Amino acid sequence: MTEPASRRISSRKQPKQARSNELVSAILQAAVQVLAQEGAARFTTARVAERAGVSVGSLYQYFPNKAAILFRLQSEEWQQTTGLLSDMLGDNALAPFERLRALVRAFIQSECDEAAVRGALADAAPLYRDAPEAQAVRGAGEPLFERFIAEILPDLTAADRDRVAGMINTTMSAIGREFSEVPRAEAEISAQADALSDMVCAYLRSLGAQA
Amino acid sequence: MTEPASRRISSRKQPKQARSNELVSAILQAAVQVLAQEGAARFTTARVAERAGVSVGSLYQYFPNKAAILFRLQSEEWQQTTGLLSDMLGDNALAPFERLRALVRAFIQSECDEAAVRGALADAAPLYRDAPEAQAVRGAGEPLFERFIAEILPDLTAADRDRVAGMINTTMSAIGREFSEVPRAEAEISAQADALSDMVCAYLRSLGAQA
DNA sequence: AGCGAATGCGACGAATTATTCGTATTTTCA
DNA sequence: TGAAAATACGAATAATTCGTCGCATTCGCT
Repeated sequence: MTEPASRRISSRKQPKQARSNELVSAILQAAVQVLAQEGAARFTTARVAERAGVSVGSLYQYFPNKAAILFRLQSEEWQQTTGLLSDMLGDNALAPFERLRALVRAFIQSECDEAAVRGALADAAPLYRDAPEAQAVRGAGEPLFERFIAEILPDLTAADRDRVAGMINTTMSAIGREFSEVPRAEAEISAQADALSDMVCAYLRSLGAQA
Repeated sequence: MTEPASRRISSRKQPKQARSNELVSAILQAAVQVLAQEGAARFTTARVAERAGVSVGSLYQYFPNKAAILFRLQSEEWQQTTGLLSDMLGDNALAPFERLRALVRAFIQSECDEAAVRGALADAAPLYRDAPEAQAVRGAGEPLFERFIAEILPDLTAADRDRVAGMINTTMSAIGREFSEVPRAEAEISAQADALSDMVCAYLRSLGAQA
């Protein structure tokens, strides 16, 4: 695994014609397949290009380097996850703690469903993690949890709220990664998801009782 | 990052003379340095050998492949951590929940102190994770938590105890990895460690109240 | 001292890799 | 229609990598 020549990750040129847009999607789609089926170690630009039915040269026209492809995938995965969190926390049809339970379940389930891709993406993380663009992405699910906490524990100080939201966010993402890397049986996934929401709920309740 | 030629990880030959024992320690010591200073991507057998003041050939006399070195380091790190857990959970001088708090603090602190090595080791995980020997290591801190839970929550069924211990073990190790990969300020480390132990304690207390 | 085994050496082979660049093809649009 | 711009191509390049092999040196022991 040679080091990428450039540290940049933003796209090299904007696709202007329809065919180039298709090319870019073909590459991304192929990248997901390669990642899921071959794993991070065998994720090479050549293989992605081949799978996409495209030449390496074309690939490099829209992605400055290998890391850029991975980063793009990671961004999309993450955007999707954030959307999920946001939807579930905002669903006022359910009581707050029920929302949280549902969220934990859905989150864990989604991590497990796409374990192959997410796990491989995590394995490849060293390649894109240090890019400046990647810094912005990290820990941005936190505001969502902060709002939720503000709703159910209005008496908490802002500092405490930050701390608690940070803890929950860290816990969720760390455990999510764990689940996407180490495969588990369906029953265990379910049991652990329940346990996780028990734990988080107990934490929040204890803060409420304390106040 | 090419695939290792052989999947085996156990040591190739046992050192019989004193000098070869020194050689092996020199290699391991050098491996830690390379990992910490250069990172997982630049961890190569040649670099380790050079740093150890030893030739590649000698290295390959005692380690069947690169993964074996990493696995060995991982085993030692892990053994050390397990020892830490065991010591703190068994320290009867403190009340149970105080022990747990101390444990969490110490654990997080130790992960952060050696963040460079542990983070790089985690980055290199794909290289040794799939080896059969590595399977045995995983999730072996769980019995410790189980015993602890049996002590403080004797009324819990065995199945529940397993589930809870599994959750705590998963949480701790997942968050530990998170902390060794993403650097944090000392103040934040401390705050998060407190938050983590609050959460775990709240979880256990809620189980006690329920029974 | 002297012998066999253990150990240490480092150049070398074979394989992969990311990325470039000159050329060919297709699309756009005047 | 025809030329210019956009897009696609893929062989060639340059850099790394792991792991082996044959040979030199040292150790343990009689």
